[in-house]
Amino acid sequence: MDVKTLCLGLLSLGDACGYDLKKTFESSFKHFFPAGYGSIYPALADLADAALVECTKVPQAGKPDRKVYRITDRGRRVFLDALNHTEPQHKLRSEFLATIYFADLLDTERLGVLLDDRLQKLRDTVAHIEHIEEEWGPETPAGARFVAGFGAEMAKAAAEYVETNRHLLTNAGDEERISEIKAAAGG
Amino acid sequence: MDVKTLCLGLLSLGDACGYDLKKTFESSFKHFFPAGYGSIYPALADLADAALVECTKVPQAGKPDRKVYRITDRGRRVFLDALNHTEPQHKLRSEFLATIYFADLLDTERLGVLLDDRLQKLRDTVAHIEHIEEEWGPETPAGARFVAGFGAEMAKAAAEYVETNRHLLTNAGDEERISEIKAAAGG
DNA sequence: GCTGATATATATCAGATTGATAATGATTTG
DNA sequence: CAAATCATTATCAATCTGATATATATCAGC
Repeated sequence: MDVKTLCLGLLSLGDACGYDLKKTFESSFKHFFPAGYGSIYPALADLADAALVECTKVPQAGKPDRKVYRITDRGRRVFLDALNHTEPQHKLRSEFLATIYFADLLDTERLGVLLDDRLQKLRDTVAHIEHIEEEWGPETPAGARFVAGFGAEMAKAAAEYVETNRHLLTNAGDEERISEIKAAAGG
Repeated sequence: MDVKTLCLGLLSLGDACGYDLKKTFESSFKHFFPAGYGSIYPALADLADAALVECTKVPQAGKPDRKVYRITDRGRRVFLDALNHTEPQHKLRSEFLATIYFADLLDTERLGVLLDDRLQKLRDTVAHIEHIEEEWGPETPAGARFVAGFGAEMAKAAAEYVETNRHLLTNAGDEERISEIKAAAGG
């Protein structure tokens, strides 16, 4: 499933322009499927070319025209097909963990900043998800609730792990310092 | 931090050819920073062009020549600089969650298969990480242990979430069926 | 002894994505 | 009133993905 297919899926829930889709990505998909204008606008153009969506220009006073997209019957079929016949991937790409992998090359301060920043972002993620959950009515589909809950639980578990295991990273440096101190004392 | 920088980092731990690096990615980085030949080989070529690594061809009987890369002093400096001066990202891209978001468009069987497959992959991830951890000696750096532990804990938390919350997804269908039954009974 | 799978090792390429950048006028904020 | 933010479009270079190609070696099983 690529950005194009996801846009099609979102359009199956209601008409929207690229800017609207971007907002949906930011509010509901950010924590598990980020996408920027650079993928959304070309995706919409491709979908329109393939007649999976129709586009209507809606002029507005002062602002640029809205290009409102509506899914076609064909689009709906293609989306359902994709939903039912593709192996969904699930991948993390963490420069954070890659950096921590080389923790012994970092000084204590930098390491502390990296861990604290990550903890803050994890807390922000939880707050953000809980915020959007509060705005949902009782008709919100189960799938949306499930993925939001998933994101919140994962962020909590990650923060928990970082907090309870960060000492493993700094202790290495401490031991080194301790052995230096010992050597100095013994010499 | 891109694949190029990570390759440089791995080469700071010892000489290797592209094939070796790929194996390291598979064993230690797979769960948080996957990379394929399509990014590794070009990365090595770029690093060599920039004189951050040196390449030596080592002929072998029958097999293709090994192109063994060794990091240069300049490469080591560039890597340390990247490690200390870039904001590390951490992003998930989950087609799985995107699919589940549209759970009400899936039939019960397909939904069950998706969830079971994911649970299996999560268990595989835990097993894989525990397997590589067993092969580590006492000199294994703290960073490597930390990121492995992180991966295992996250996979466990994800599996736990899926198991305890999957009923939220199937119950929606049940309720629908129940109300259909009620309507039929009442009419 | 053959067949098919797997390992060693290289490399490329089309298509997808990222992240930055740009334009333009309205409205809100300090 | 200036500065920032909102609303809306769009493009582009750099990067990454996933598939594919090439050539040889070994090893299990028929």
